[in-house]
Amino acid sequence: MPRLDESLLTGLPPFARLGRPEIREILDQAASRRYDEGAAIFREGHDAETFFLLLDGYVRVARTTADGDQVVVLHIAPGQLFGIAPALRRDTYPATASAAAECIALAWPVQLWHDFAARYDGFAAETYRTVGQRLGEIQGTLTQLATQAVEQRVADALLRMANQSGRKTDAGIEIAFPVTRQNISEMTGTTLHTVSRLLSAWQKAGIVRSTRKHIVITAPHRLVELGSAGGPES
DNA sequence: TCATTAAGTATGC
DNA sequence: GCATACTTAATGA
Repeated sequence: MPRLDESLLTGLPPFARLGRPEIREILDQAASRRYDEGAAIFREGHDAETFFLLLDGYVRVARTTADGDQVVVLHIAPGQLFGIAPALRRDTYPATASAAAECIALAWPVQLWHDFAARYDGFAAETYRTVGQRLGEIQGTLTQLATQAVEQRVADALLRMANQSGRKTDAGIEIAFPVTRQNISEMTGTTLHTVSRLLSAWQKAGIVRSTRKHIVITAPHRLVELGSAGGPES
């Protein structure tokens, strides 16, 4: 296996305050792993043996409800840590992670997390910060689920994905990983049929353009109007 | 307003 | 050509 380059980590928040030799130490303890689209990375409830840094691709994090429904909690973009159960003081994973697109990730044994937190300046603080941000995001979508109409929730879900993974093209902002209508329904607590109808309507209205597993938002401002910012209510 | 049922078309390995 | 993704209409809570 080729030696990993320090440039992989420089500039990323958890490692921002570290010098080259420290980053070298961290990299030398990492294993790089590849996952095909759809592959499971870890499962809810299993022993958290490893934490990860996503180098390339997108990870979908989901929880399973009592009656077996999947709920997509969030997506992880390149450069982010995930599977950081130790930061939550847990020894099992709180959710299931799978590759939304083909992924490359660095993996470390959990025991090293405490080691890193103790030895490297800013590592713990930065990871707690991202955990806090994610909790805030999850809380936001939860209250949305309870208070907002389906159309607003789907509009916001598209905007969230575009914000995190959006890559600008001439046609508009494209969501950079494959998404099915089923996936979107799992993020918004609705059915794939409703999502399909909404996307069809929005396509006719010129707001989005979608083909299978692929969505481009051609008029983001109009989606914002449909979302929590300015929906039909109030 | 939205889920469900059901029955269809399109797409890609 | 089969499984998967997606569309659409009808019905009813």
